[in-house]
Amino acid sequence: METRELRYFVAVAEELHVGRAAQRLGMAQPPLSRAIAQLERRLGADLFVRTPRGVTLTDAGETLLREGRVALDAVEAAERRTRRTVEAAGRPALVLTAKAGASGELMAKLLDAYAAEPDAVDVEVVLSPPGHQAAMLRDGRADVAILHRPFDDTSGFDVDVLMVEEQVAILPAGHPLTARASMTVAEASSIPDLPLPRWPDLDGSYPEGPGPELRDLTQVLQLVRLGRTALVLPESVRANPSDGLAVVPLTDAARVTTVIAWPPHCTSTAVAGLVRTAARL
Amino acid sequence: METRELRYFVAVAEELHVGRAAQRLGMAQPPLSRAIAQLERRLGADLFVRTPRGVTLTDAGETLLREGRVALDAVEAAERRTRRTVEAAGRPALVLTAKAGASGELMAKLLDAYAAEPDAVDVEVVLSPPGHQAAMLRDGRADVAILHRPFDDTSGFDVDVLMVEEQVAILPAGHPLTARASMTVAEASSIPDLPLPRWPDLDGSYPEGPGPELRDLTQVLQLVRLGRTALVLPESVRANPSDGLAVVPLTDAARVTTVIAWPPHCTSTAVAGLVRTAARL
DNA sequence: CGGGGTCGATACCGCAGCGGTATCGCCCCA
DNA sequence: TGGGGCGATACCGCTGCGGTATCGACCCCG
Repeated sequence: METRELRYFVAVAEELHVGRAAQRLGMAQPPLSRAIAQLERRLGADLFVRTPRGVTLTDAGETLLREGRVALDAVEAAERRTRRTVEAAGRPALVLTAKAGASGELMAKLLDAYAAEPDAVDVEVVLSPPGHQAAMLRDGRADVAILHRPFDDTSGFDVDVLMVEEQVAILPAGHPLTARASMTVAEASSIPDLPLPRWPDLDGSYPEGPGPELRDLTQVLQLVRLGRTALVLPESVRANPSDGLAVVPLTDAARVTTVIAWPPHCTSTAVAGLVRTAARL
Repeated sequence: METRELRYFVAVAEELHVGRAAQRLGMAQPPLSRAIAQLERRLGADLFVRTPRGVTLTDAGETLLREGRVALDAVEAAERRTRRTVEAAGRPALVLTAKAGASGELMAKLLDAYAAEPDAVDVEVVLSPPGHQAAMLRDGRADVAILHRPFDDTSGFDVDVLMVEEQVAILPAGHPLTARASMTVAEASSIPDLPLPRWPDLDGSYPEGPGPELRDLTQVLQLVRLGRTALVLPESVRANPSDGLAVVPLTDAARVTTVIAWPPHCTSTAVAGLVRTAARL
């Protein structure tokens, strides 16, 4: 199977519409139809059921979509890392990615400590939307990532645990519930007039709901001060300016584990050095 | 990058000789030369240095070889698993792979217990040479594997620990050292006239040395009985017939962890069921 | 119940690019 | 200094990719 065929298939499988997929691929619809039919013939499997309003995935198609995305990421990673090997000749650099606005204090400590190492290399930090870190590791845009379990899926990567912490509720100072010594997640999620904010999905869109759309942590903390929303976050959020905010411990929230993750079988000495530094924090 | 280019590159990188690689690929040498040159141009990186006696890998080439193998495995896995999805329609089956001759007792218990589950599917067991299990998982020939740390590299897979055990030395009954209550790995490796057997490398060849070439556990145990070799193995080897054998605990050997491993992000309910059964053993 | 709109599939065509053969240029060694 | 082994280059034929035009199936709607 060629990556071209796989890219075509993934486009159609994501659009569920041959014409739109062709448009997205910058080609005409008929060659795409033919390529898909040829792929199905070669695999000996129907990948789509053709409907009058588009196409639908078969079981085999679902499998190929899931596995094919991984394969395409792997090919892209191979290409990207090869390019970087030559670009970086003599001046190696490391790309670290993390969720924007998370673990800021930890990251600062890590980068400081690593920079002090004798064999440290330049580290480029890429802050990206929640959920994108794993994809960046998989397709080679990043060499190391800071992830947070159970929110991020770390399967398929090598990891070291950096920190385990409880979650807390963040309320406007002076709110009646502030008097509570602790509360449950269910209570924090259903405070009258304080809907939890909505997090973006992987594609950047927001689910329906009453809460504000969360983009930037400082802005949302401001919303909390204004009494417009409440938050459930790892306790390290206290490192942010806390005037006007009240923190209430949660009794039943999942513990958040901050990990440093890197691609399996990684042989980069730079990655190893950064991970070693992180483990010593 | 197309998988065809990647296959060409890997062939040349493994042979370090364009002509031989072309032969292996079933094509003439000139198109292969050109394809490699074109790949280098597109990547903007020299992958090989041409020498009068063949070619050598550059740093970029090393990177692409390492990453490219993974990518090719991923593509092959996608293809193979898609084919299996349709073949197995209605009668799903699971392929489990393990080192030949290892963990026999555990495997028997696992397969029995799983077969008794209400939603069990057919399990095909593929016994393959040591070190091949991970590759079979990566390229889709198997869905689940039994691996042994620290011998096998489990990075890149999801795993559950099944068993942790000590290693022991196996000597011919009546050997003077049998009287010892325990010994070290160094001692077991240097017994006069009892060289440890040689294990095959990943490509099936054997390293140089005095010990016998190890192929089959029962045969090697027979060699121990005959006073021709000694062994260092996990203690579960005691499940084999032990007449004529003496077991001496080792004080400093690494603990062996038996794990069940499966590809990351696996959604197969059959795999999940087998793993759940294994965890309950 | 028929016409227009929206799909994917088919027919056909031109050309890029792949793989083939022949040959070159280079280096090492007898 | 010539011969052998290596990869690179030159050139050629044909496969197969992507393009346009068109078809056939289906659905909605008046």
